Parts: sequence; C-alpha cells; structure tokens
Amino acid sequence: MCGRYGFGNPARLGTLPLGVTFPGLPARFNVAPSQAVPLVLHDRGERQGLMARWGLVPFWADDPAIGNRLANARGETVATKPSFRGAFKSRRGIMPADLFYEWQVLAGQKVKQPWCIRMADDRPFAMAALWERWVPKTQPDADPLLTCCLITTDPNSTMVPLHDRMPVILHEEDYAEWLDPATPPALAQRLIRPFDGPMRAYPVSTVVNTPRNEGETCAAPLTSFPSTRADTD
DNA sequence: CCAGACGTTGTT
DNA sequence: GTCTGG
DNA sequence: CCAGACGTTGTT
DNA sequence: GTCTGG
Repeated sequence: MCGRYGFGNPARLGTLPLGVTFPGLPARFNVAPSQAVPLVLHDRGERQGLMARWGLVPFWADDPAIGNRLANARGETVATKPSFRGAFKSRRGIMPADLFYEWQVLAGQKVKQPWCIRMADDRPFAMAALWERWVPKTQPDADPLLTCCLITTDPNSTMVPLHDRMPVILHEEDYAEWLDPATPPALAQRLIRPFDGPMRAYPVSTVVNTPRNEGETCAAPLTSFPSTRADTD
C-alpha cells in the first residue's frame, strides 16, 4: 500500500509534462489520507489541476466516510471492483509527487521501519490515480466533493526488500493515454505495472509515523542505516 | 422480488 | 450504480 | 499508512 | 480488537 507521500519541491511538479501547475502549493513531506492533494485530471475536454481529498468516495456512496478506507485501489482488480470500476473507465487521474513512504516489517520485530522512496535523480513523478465527484443525495445542489485514490501494483526491485506493494508510477510518454477518458480500459490496464526506472530508497525516523508531524525532518535520512539504489529495475 | 454491500493493508 | 445473497 | 479513540444523558 | 480521522 502507499499511505503516505510528499512533494518537497512543489514548484518542480510543474516541470512534469502535464500541462498544469499548482501555484502557491506549499511543500509537504507527510501527506496522509483525507488531506487535500494536487490532482491532474482530464474533464470536459481539458486538462485540469485541482486540489482533491485523498480517499475515493464513489458517486453512489451514502456516507463520504467510506473514503477513509479507499486511499488505495489494487491495480489487479480496479477494473471490476464496484467501488473503482466506474472511475477506472473514465475518471483516471494523476497525483504528482516527489517522494513516498513505505513501512518495512522486519522479521521478529514488532516495530516497523519507515523508508522514503524517490526517483534516483530526485525528479518528481506521476502516480496513477482515480477520481470522483461526490454530492450528498440529501443536498443535490451542494458543491461536489472531489476525491481521489492511488493505484497500487507489485513492487519493483527497489521496493521488494521493503514492501509487497508500491504505487503505480507512469512514464511521461503515457500521461496522455492514461488521462484520456476515451482510452479503452484494456489499454489503461497495460500501464498498471511496477515502475522500471531507477529509484532510491533510504530509511527515515519514526517522526513520519504521526500524521500531524510535517516538514523536511519527515524525509531526512537516518544516517545509521544503509540506503539502497537501483540504477535499473 | 428487496436488502445490503461495495475496500486495502497487514496479521492471524 | 450494480451485483450478490436471501 | 499510523495514531487515537472506543459512551450516554442532560445541560451550558 | 476495530474503527475513525489525519
């Protein structure tokens, strides 16, 4: 799963070939589900960059609290699960980021070790997402709540020692196909695979565990542990 | 037919 | 909204 | 993902 | 133990 991430250099997110920017977006190093996150989507024929609540609320939901449990969608089943298939067919999005975290379970140990994972060159990247607009049935005229979730897949060689899942990261040349609601789901499904570019991972302190902690400290390397780097996958 | 669920992760 | 279970 | 709460009644 | 909230 991927339940925590960040964008430590928000201005640099605009260098991704997405056609949108997020002016004034503050740096974040510990974004948790339920919080407002930058989202890129293709709606009514145009690319848009909007803030959305992380945690998908399907349009048919009675209670938006369901979103607290839908921060991730499994790539293997996203096309068929009732909570995700509608969004997968026509509401695919991108959550831009430059780091994410995973908690490593160490054999025989109760405590989990958090790791920070980035591109090997620290550039930002595009995480495959789904989005929805939810309106309470009791208030049909209310402003829609824009929500989103990440799609997860098997780990690549960088992630295997750390965790059994990772977020789907898209290559630049695939952004348009992923975002286009006219792309057949079968083609979009092919983009759901472990990222095959160079990444790096390093352990961080448990400061990141507490969602109310924020700032660069969350992503600072723990010097007493070794980091890993994979130049290829 | 209507009622109720609709999810992931990790742990056992 | 749509599927499964009763 | 992890942290933190986990309850009702009546009264302000 | 399990659910909700961030």
